[in-house]
Amino acid sequence: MTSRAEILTAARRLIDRDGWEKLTIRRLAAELGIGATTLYHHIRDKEDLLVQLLEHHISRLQRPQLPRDPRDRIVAAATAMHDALADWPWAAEVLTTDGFVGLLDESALWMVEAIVAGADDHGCTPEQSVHVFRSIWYYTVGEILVRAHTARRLTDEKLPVFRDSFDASQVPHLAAVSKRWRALAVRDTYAEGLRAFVDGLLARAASATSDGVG
Amino acid sequence: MTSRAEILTAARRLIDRDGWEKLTIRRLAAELGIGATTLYHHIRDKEDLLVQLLEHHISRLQRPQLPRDPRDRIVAAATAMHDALADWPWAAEVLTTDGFVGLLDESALWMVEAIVAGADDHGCTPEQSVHVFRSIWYYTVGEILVRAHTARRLTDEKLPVFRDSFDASQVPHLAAVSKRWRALAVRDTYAEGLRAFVDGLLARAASATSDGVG
DNA sequence: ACCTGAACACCGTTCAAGT
DNA sequence: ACCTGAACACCGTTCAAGT
Repeated sequence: MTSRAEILTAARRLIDRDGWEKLTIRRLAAELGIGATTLYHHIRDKEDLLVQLLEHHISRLQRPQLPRDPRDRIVAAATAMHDALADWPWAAEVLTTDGFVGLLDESALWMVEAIVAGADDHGCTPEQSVHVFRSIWYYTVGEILVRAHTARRLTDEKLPVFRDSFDASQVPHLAAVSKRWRALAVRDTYAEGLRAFVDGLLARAASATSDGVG
Repeated sequence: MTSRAEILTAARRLIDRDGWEKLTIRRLAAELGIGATTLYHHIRDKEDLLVQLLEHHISRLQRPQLPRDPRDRIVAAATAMHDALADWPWAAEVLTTDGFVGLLDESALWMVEAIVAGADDHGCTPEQSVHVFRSIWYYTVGEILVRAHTARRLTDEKLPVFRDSFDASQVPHLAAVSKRWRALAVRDTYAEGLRAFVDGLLARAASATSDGVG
């Protein structure tokens, strides 16, 4: 008899040991010592497994104390969301869907709620608040996916990482930074970009509202 | 004898007819009327095929007239980048790597150049300009991937699209917008978010520079 | 109920052999 | 040179059959 808990634990073990790419139905079944086909009595399909795994991961996250200031609260919640997913880049792939919010249970929704609430409290209309959340979500998911894929590319022995010379007559500004690009691209600037984005989103929302637009 | 041009044309035909998921080495070979193994005399591997396909796609894009104002130029170039990839969401998956710039030839680099140049002209330091580009890139790639996956989820008959009721005691702000969320999430707000982001990035860069920080 | 092997319909890629 | 079938090492999923 195989339980839900056993399956999720084995899946985590498999990911931690062999990497996310190696989590397949067949390998997971082998890890559990059962036939691949037996697994289908406990999960609907592979996506169902991934959603359950993600839900389990997020549910054990401790909820941080959020700042009172709406802007800071948005930043803090977005950062928590980012950090939760940064360790689990495959989760970001699962979540690349606007409907992801509907897939998660309440234990994960507080992050979405905090961002929408922060925008509301700052004076955004409901439309604007949803827009604030979606924009931040796009930025966050993009950052995680790009960084995860880059890390894989750098650790793989596949060589063509980055051409670091450019035709100065065609792309002068790129040519000027080309030698430093690699070092700069490796820096973690998520938080910096996030703050800039939140500033811009809230400023635009405020001016749109005062203009009577929106 | 099979030429590079024939292969790329057949690949495009396959994607247009059957969808991006159906582009496999074996199907492409069949489309060309050759053995799967023969294809490996013309391409290094599947990734090589995808990069060539993407390069070909971007190279036939017409380069728009870019505004003189640095801020507007950044927005215009980012929008061009977005539009070029929005039609080809699979390309965004190929490009989810910080090193992607090094994979592309000069025919595609003008978009990157225009953004970096716009930031430079606005008074950003090289560090800040690279940061501006990377931030915009994360947002753009995130938006494209989320929307592409959402579209697939909506057209698929797989039902669990979005739970549109929330526990008002747990997530009151989400509960308040839940009925309108779906309609709002479907709206194309890329340009709106982009403008807010560029505003925020340039404002932060300016204040960091005047503070002597950065 | 719970589990199974065999099978279906695929993948990307390699290799030794053919013309 | 250019192309090939067969094979390797996999996938997710279904189905009829077993205990």
